[in-house]
Amino acid sequence: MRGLSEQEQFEICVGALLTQNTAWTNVEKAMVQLQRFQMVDPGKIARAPFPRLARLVRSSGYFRQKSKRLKMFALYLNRNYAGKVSSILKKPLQAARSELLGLHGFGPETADSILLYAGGRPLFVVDAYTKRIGNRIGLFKSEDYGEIQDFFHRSLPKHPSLYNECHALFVALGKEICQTKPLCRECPLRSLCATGKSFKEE
DNA sequence: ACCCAGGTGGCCC
DNA sequence: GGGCCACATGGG
Repeated sequence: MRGLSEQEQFEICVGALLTQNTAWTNVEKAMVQLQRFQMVDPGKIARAPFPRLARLVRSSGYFRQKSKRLKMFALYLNRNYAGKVSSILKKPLQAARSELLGLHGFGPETADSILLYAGGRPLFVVDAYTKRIGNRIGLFKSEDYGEIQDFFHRSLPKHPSLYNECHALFVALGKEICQTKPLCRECPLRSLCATGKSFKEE
């Protein structure tokens, strides 16, 4: 997981911000727009007017919030690290995490996603799928991000590639098995199907 | 015409 | 410190 370029690491940050509570297909359209105009760059994002940024990321939803968060992040990187996010990623883990959490628009999942995927740091990413599936299959009984993350941190070797894979599996399970197919009474995994409000305990 | 998506910040009490 | 709510587009 090393050898990611500065640009690739920043691109992961942009993707992490844009994908907040949003389908990845919508984020991809926005990423293509940004790339088309070579805007996946802290300097260019920092200089771009809001309306232009907002228009480029529009398809990812919450575009006013997200364009603002992108710009603030880019300004922060330029001001403090000459636009290099790697300067943050290479800091001691808790220092890097705290710093990201202090930025507007960076919650625990966004910060951990960036540290894991761009920085190769051993932080387990807890998302909605992880919470939902983990609770339903009895891995844990909690909605708290920190508690759930601790569960994985003490249950698994602290290997970034394993965390990466495990997270991907939760997403795949949540996304591919559930939602798109109608609930089937005979399916032993039916309690994993359907999401959020539409799920009814039997 | 719903319901939902790999969250977060700002309120309120 | 928990419980709501706005934020917004695109796909099923």
